[in-house]
Amino acid sequence: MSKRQVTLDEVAERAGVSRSAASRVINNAPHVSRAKREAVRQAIDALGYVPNATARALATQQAGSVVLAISSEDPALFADPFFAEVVVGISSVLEETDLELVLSLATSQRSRARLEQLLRTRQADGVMLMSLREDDPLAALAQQADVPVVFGGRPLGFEPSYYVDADNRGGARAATEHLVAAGSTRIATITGRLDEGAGTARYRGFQEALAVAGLEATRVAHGDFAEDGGARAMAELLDRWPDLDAVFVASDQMAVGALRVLREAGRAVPDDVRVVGFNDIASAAHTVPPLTTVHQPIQALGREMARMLLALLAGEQSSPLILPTRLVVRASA
Amino acid sequence: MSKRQVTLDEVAERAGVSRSAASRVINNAPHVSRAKREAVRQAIDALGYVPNATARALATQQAGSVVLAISSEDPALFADPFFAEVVVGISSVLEETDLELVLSLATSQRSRARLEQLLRTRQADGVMLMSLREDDPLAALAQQADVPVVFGGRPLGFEPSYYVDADNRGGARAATEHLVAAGSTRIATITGRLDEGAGTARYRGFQEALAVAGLEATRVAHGDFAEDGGARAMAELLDRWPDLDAVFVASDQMAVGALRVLREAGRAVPDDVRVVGFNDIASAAHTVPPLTTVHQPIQALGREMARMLLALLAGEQSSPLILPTRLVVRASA
DNA sequence: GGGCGATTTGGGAGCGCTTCCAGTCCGACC
DNA sequence: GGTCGGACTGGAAGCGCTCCCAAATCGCCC
Repeated sequence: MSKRQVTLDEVAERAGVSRSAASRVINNAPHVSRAKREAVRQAIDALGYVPNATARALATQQAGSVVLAISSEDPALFADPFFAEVVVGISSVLEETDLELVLSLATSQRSRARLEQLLRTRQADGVMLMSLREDDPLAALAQQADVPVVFGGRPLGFEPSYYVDADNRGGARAATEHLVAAGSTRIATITGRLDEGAGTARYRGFQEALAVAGLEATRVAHGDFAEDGGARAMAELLDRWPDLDAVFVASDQMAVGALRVLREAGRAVPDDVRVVGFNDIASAAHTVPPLTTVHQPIQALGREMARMLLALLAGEQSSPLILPTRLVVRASA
Repeated sequence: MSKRQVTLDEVAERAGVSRSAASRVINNAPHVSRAKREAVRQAIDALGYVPNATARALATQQAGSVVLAISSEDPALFADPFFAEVVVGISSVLEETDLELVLSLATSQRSRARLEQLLRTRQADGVMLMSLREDDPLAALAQQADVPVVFGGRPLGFEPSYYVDADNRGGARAATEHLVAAGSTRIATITGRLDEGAGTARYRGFQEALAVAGLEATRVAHGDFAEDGGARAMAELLDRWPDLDAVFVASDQMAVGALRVLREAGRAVPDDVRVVGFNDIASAAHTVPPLTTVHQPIQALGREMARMLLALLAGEQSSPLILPTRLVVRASA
């Protein structure tokens, strides 16, 4: 390892020009004669020169990186395939730029502190913030941050200037309307975490649809988006409202759990109980029966977050974006 | 945004000391009197000073970051929950340090080029490299890289100095032995991608176990680790060797697909056909029937990669690490 | 051939921090 | 009271790059 790195000065010297000139050709700026430009080019690949990103960052006051922060006490949250998809989306647009993606799970006290500093001191050029819980102190910091911040999903409690979200409420409404249209009248729901925007939005959509249909929205159990929580909630539902004939579940993971409990309870799906999920995860097509669910464009969410941030970095204005969701009808309802 | 950032000079001035002294207290180095140390501390939080990471990086020649690179033409590969788990593991140990995690999906030509530069020019302090395909040119670069590189999973074709891997071969052998012990004699396998280390290792383990048992390892179909591929391969298997009585599937995702095809074909699991998967993904416990599978400690894999890299950065020696896998017996075999 | 505007050129001052080094200061010891 | 070693101290030289600016050069037209 570790022969010293080639510097711009060496390139300049070899090419017989000044460092300024060499710098200009690297950033292909104007005011360099054809001849010198060529000389520098040759020197560059003769020497195998690669500009030092750190030095450049210091000189230009631009970090050359953006951070994706998932705010959560529970690191395992990230294990949800949802985030992986988002990352893929983000990465696909960042790859077209010279920006690096730094990932912060913001789990420990220490890493949260680092994130806060970062928000205040422009150690990164921009920040994408996801899955903020209600009352997360990061929210306030983000608002008056020194760097552009775009939110993924609308946080609870306030409306950030820049965010991209999926139409959770609309999707939930469509799902519930589907249940109503199919003839169900005793419709229950398993909610997600209600201290998150997506959880409440889906719950709200459910309520709206029932209100419009003139039905009661009293059959409610609360889950946490995860499979086991869904199973627990379904058991609770069955226990308290044995007459239910349909259930809107706020995530496919929970729906999988719910399906299992229903099967064990001897309720046929969709004949006795219709089930609709949310997310359209890969395995939704292969549950028994295949799960009717609300599809949301997760990669697109990531892509649009990244694009929005890029626009902000370029000094352009930008406004919140709500991505459409879409009901995918399969056998479960 | 954008009141200028507080610099060390301002801190020093306010504390009435030299910049050198201020620097020393920040890095809590020796040779600064109790009094001055205190003065600087006060100035720091009066001013809200945060050191500029870029400047520090330039001065110390240390980037303060490590990169996790997933080498792949297909960005969607990362959507496999496997990587999310690895990231969680890595992140958990990095959080205890001052290192940032930068993520490179290394998909486009452009980002691969950036990664290559990085390997040559120490723009990051270390690199973790995963899922290298056979003949990936990155491999060679990584070997003579200017920064420490630890591999996640053993790449095909050569043995890197530093890697951590799961005992894929041993796990596959155990799984297959389990099938043999249960009395199956016409045992098939669905392999993963054979241009990856994990794929071949699992295939090898399968072959070994059958050889030891004196059985033929001829019933083979090739998959790609993904669910649909598993389904296709199972169909092929059933078509060519209708007499098979067990199948070792190199990933749970594929096993889910295989289970579906078996059900559709009217084969009872485990009565007609025993099935064992690999990975122990979350949903493995909830398939019908619940899937017997090989558990591998994915988060631990990430953790150990990060630890190994940290050790290397600290100048310590380190040697390859193989994490144990473990058969989890459920109903499918 | 002289003059003028437009380009090109390279010197140099930073960006904010670390770290070497020479000098200062202090208490202790003889 | 003088010496000496050791702990402080701050000046200054970088780390590698960008970019402003004054100076030099060029081409062109009359």
